[in-house]
Amino acid sequence: MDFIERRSGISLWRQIADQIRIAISNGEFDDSHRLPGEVALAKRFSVNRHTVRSAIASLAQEGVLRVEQGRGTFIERHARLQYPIGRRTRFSEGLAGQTRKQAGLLKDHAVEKAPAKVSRALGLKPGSPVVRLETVNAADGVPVSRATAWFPAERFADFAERYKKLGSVTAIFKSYGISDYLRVSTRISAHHADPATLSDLQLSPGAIVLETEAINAQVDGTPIEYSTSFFAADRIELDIDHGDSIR
Amino acid sequence: MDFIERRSGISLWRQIADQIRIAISNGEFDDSHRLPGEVALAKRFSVNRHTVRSAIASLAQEGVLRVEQGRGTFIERHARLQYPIGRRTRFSEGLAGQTRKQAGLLKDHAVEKAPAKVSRALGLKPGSPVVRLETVNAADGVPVSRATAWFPAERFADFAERYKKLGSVTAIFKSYGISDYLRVSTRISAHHADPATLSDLQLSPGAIVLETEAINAQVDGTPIEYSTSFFAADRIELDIDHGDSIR
DNA sequence: CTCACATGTCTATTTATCTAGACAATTGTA
DNA sequence: TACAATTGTCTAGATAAATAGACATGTGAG
Repeated sequence: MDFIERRSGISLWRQIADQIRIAISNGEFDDSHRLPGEVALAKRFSVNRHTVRSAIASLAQEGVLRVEQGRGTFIERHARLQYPIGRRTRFSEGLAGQTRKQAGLLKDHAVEKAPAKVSRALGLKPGSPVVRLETVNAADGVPVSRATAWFPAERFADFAERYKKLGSVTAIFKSYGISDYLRVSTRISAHHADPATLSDLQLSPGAIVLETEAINAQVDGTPIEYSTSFFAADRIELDIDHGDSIR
Repeated sequence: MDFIERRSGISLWRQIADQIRIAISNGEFDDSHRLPGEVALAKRFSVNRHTVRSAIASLAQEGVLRVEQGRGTFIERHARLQYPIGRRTRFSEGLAGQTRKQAGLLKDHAVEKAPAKVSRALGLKPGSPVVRLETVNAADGVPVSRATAWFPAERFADFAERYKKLGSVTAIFKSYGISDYLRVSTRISAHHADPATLSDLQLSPGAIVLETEAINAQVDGTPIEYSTSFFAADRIELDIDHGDSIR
């Protein structure tokens, strides 16, 4: 018997939906790919059958479950995509082999004075000009992440124009004569998505995002990119590569 | 003006609390350490003043805000702790310098047959005996993470007994003659906490956890530990170290 | 075909959340 | 002291979520 809490600000159907999602990703119903009946679930969570139906309806809407009258409720989508993060993280290669199609959409760009965080990360004087790029990335038509990236404007003035042509950060760096670069640091946190991210990633309120804050640098250590990304936590997980060299 | 969504399964006061929390961690009110008045916030979120009051009450309960009648509402706790993850990740050293006191509590332990996931990660035959350790870790009295760790029972039969005496995984490995070990891989995901984690970490329903799945190995590559940890996402963030060697 | 069991739909009622407004209590300042 | 701005506490009503029960509809097995 699982327990849910009342008056917590999260509706019962939502708590139940969350727990069913967790149970699925724990492989709880794997043998049959079939959920217990509505009556059984209602008993398990100690709620009315209609409340369970609301939870199931929302998971079906998300594409996690598929409901068939007379037959039952079945698990439709199971695993998250894996997004690798290591010293040579490149978005374009990240999801290779896991999806058929991926697309990066440039939502906005501008040249502006660097916010404090950005100038610090890039080792610039406060207020130096930087190029800001806002992108949304999708895999098989489903948006999985939203990113804001900053580059020193002095060196990369027409970054946005080249992005429209080349469509990949790695390719652009190459066009600037930078054949290799490394991930210096990554900071990861998780929280509820803000309204802008909700809409970009087509999520519903209360959805969870993984936020990464990353710095990329040339092999000589000069920082060339600072970025923050938001990943839809129910669609993707991060896979950290600690390298295989023994130093 | 921020927007919140109705009929989403998340009560309005809860959505507002989440957004205030995000705004705080974005440094939005940093100059003054003071939140806008209840009337201003109600206008900003397009809700009734009482709804904002509910949100503030819950954040005050959590210790994020402090309310003073006649004066205003102030930011009490600001930053998350940072938990570093790298090739030499050790829990006991992780929060050094950020907290006054930390404690690891052994909740449960047993010797049992390895689940499929575990035997695969440790490179054992399916069903081999393993030692399982359940711990809850707190910083300054606030629980921040819950971990389940598995070790090959053949080599580390009395791991749990030694834990009670030594209190640190690193020290135990040393007592077995293993002076150094490395993090091989880390997988990170985020989701709502399950009921057991809610209670261990003293969280309320709908709380978010960062889950890490990690493998540690000796320097020769032999896996010696597989563990899954749950971090309270509003209390901690993960800081990935990609190493400083150029390989 | 018949039955058991599954999901779908409807009505009614109770409980929780949100809104609305009035006024009290506290604080800092002119 | 008087005042403006803040949070605290009531009451009442509207809206949304959850419960309860009855019955319809679809599926598969015997």
